[in-house]
Amino acid sequence: MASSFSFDSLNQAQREAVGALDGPVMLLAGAGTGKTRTVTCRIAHMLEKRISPSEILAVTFTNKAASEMRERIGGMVSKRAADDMTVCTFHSLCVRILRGGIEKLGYKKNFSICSHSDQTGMMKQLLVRKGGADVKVKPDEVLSAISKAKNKGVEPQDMEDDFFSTLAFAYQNELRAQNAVDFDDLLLLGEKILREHSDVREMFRQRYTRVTVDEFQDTNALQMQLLQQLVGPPNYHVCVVGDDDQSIYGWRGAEVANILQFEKFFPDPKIIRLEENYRSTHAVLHTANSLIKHNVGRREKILRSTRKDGDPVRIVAMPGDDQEAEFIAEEILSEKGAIGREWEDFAILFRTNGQSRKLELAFRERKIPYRMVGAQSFYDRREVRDVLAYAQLLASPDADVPLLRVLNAPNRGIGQSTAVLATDWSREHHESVWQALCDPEFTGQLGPKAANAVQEFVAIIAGAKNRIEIAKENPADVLDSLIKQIEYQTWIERACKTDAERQQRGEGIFSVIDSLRHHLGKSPKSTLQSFLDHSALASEKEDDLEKKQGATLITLHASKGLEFPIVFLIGLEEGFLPHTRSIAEGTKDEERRLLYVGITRAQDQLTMTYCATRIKYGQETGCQPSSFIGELDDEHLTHTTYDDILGAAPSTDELDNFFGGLKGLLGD
DNA sequence: GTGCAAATGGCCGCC
DNA sequence: CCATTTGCAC
Repeated sequence: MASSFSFDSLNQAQREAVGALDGPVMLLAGAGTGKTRTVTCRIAHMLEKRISPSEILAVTFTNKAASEMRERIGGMVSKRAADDMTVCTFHSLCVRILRGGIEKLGYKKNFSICSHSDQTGMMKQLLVRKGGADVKVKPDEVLSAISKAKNKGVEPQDMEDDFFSTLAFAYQNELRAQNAVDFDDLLLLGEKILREHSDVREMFRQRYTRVTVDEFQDTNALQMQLLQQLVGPPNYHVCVVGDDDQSIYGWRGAEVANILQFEKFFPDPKIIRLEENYRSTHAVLHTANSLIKHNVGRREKILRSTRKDGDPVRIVAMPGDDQEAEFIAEEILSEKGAIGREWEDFAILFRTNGQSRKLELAFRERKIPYRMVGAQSFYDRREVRDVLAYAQLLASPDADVPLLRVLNAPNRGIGQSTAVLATDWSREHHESVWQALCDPEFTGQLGPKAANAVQEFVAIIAGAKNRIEIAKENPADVLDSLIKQIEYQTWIERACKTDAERQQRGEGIFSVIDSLRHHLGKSPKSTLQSFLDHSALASEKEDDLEKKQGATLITLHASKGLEFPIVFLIGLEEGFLPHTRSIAEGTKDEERRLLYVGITRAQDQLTMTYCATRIKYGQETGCQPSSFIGELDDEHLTHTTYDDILGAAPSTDELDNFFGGLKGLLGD
């Protein structure tokens, strides 16, 4: 097997990692230490040692990371070998496992996967049904509690809060009734099937003799259990790669303990640290190191820069968020002119999505092109969810959530009261809502107008379904003509305010149908069902993101794994970073790591800003600088203000008070 | 059952 | 400040 890596191009620690193919290995890879390169070389090395590509499993955190890793490997070994490997997320791995044998756990083979919006829709209904009209808990709050419980192996009846317990129980029943699973069930059931059925387990253990897990700091307890089922005696050829200092998904159940106590799960591992950083200047790294050392209970790593000092890291005080946005926009304009940078060299990082608005305005005013990464996910867009819901109905009309979603979209005279009647009927008769709509006994009790509308709806869906299942027409064509037949686009466009919005909706509709067609064309094994699986697990349409040009606006969370020559990190204020809620929840350490992730994104220049005031709910509110600022070592730091840099001199009382406060903060 | 205006309440992060 | 929900006329 020809591969194009050589040990000479790697440093000592990387060489060690690439060479250590056997037994449990934990690779502690600090930010910018050539992690991806090391992992791909290690896999290329496996092929060189005549390990078959089909035995290799690499698990990543996102689908995007999976396709990137496959691409990187493909560039190093043959494309063919890269295609023969399994590179996927834990969730899609579980889908594979479950599509193979979920009947063993009492589900029907054609189970559907609830997307986040499906879950929310279901929980909203349950809240009304179980708690009445004026419950104050939010669906997401309950869902997150249920998710945490599932991850810890807590059964619904054992949950602490009685109301949540009732809801969890009802939620699980609802899923079962619809033959559906949520994201957590994928892991839960995947692990269960491996644990309880030794034949399945052995099959997978023989299939995958070499397992690599990337972004290991983001794995949760359930994923660890799954990994333990997957990697068993006698070999334990598992390699986990991660950085506990970059663990920022605790709120989603990620267990830093998986890294901190790795030895507990896989005995006697080889632990290798990558600490040589090729990305950032010494100034940036020194600042990052000085921050992260304030966290306790970490696997200590000191990142060493291979680069010169570079420019000092700047901390700039701003009077308000308007000035913050303008300052950054102006800096980008002048920097780009002065040192010949591309727009893509700049990134602005923030804690919450809401902080990007002011920046967008300032950028648009100055005609600075920008791309927003991960803000509104493609699959969160209304028209996309609607069209996907129709696609779900074509696969299985018994799925209640998508059915109720599009029952009256576009309006066809089936309003809320009819929907409630249908739902009640379905529950009484232990049938799906679809079956209720098909039942003449049910439609008989409706008014003639509603009954008519329901029958028409049933006929349209059933007709389209037949075209796929009996006439064997291409599902993409059927979906396309279904959407045209019901004049969905006309309906959605009617509610649009601007032409741009109209166009975006149209593109969204087209895009779903087009990617379905593309998906079906990929291989004979691709079906409508596998398309829906993929859509439920994907969060972003895979292609278009990289193609967008311009400066990058991105949340700190989404920035992990990326790097930019010039980084602006905004809103370093108490309440934002650390976020108020994290202080209440006692997870300030994670906020510190979040800032650490942000700082280590910068290659050449880093500027951090904070504001004295900020507009909140349309009201101006005062802010305090983040307590993290005081933790940074001053050696490569400069503190300036908006006025210093712009050469202006106005100074209000408010500002004086503000800086007085800052001095006190830095003093201790 | 639909469409509008007024009222409400919400800003963490996302596979 | 904004998006979504609610209350009301038709």
